[in-house]
Amino acid sequence: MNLISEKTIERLILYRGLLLQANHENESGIYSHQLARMAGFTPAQVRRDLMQVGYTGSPARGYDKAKLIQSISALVDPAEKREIALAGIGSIGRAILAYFHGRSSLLEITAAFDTDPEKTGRVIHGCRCHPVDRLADIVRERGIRTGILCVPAGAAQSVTDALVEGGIRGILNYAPTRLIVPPDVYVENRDMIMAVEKVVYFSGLKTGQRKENG
Amino acid sequence: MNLISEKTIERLILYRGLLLQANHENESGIYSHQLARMAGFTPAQVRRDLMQVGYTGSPARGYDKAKLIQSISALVDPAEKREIALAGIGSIGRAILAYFHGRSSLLEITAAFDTDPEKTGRVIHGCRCHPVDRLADIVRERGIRTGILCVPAGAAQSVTDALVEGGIRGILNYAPTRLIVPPDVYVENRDMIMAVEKVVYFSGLKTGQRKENG
DNA sequence: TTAACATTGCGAAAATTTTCACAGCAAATA
DNA sequence: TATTTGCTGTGAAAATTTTCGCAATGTTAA
Repeated sequence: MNLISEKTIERLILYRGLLLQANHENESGIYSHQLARMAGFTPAQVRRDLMQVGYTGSPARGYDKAKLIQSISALVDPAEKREIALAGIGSIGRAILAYFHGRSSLLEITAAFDTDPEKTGRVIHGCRCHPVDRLADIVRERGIRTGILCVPAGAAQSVTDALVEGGIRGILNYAPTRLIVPPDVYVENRDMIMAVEKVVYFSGLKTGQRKENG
Repeated sequence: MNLISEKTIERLILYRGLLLQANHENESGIYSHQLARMAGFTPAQVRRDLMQVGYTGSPARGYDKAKLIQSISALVDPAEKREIALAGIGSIGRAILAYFHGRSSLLEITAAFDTDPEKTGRVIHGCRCHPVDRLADIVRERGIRTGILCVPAGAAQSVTDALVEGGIRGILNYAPTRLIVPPDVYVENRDMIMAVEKVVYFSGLKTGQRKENG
């Protein structure tokens, strides 16, 4: 199987989310044009993406929602339960802990880290908090592959280094800085300030339709 | 001038951020390859992007940092101060208010909205909070063009409708739902769950370099 | 049975984005 | 002054992504 592009993976994850939301509807099947309308893409785009997952629909009944969800999950989800580490228990960190708590059976944020002794030792939204200096060790011990970074800009690189030292493979970065990581560590940047600036820019234009998602 | 693509705008905003961070260094100039290394792109990409802003560097001294910041800002920033509305004063909403407070002179979140009477009437991180049923009116009165949506999924569409009714032109959407908006309203989706799922997927691959930013 | 219909899967075309490659240039050096 | 150096700006090529167009297909209706 050919490598699936980053953009396609993103859209597949979106389709799955939309399908899960729409799953309570009475119909068991869904057509590419329906999914396309929900997602904001073209039907051709949807069919092209779904080609990649290997599940094939029927011209008469479209795609079976449940099976499609299954097929996308088989492609996109890890084989086993995955623990996630979160660094920086400020307002964003807490927000993500709250969002995630109990939502997924496959993904769980099981270790949070902060410098503040007020926070370490406690359990916040079901997640135990540790001091940052134990980060690398805990990540390594538990084989954690994914980290979420919510520390202030000044601390971002040193905490990243600790994550990398612990053997992390991917980082979701909410800190307003670019991280320096080895080339085989994946980084997804989600700077909120930059996001606002971008939306402000497009708020000032006549034309404003989007093509991507995030 | 040709329309500049969404991706290029994103990168330009990133370059500006990097330049602002690196501005205290002694050198006044910067070369495309330096900026490229900071951003994680190729030098050719950087030069191609900078072409679009109309500021031209010198082969000998590269780009003058201060002038480049100015030029990007001229392209990307609004002509006048812009007010921003924020809906949903939960943990994400608060995090964004905290992040933004006092950071920018051009962009300011001046009105926040929530259903909870505990919050409305108060001032949080310098921003006054109002009940959501006043949203459309306040947005219209003040000519607010940009909104940040941090409400739970269930409320997202109705609050969006109120924003649109008030004349909003762009929405930064942190709610885990797709919004239905008129075609001339720009929406940038930032679903945190989907972001985590994406990073988890790429944490499981051998190869993991990124090409985009966010 | 047969015809009409709306959809999928996908090869191929089109559009977009990125990279290459090099002329032209200003500074540094000999 | 002449030469070398390493950069920018950009046309053109390459790569990637999206869209088109249509044969194949299962369903419904006559």
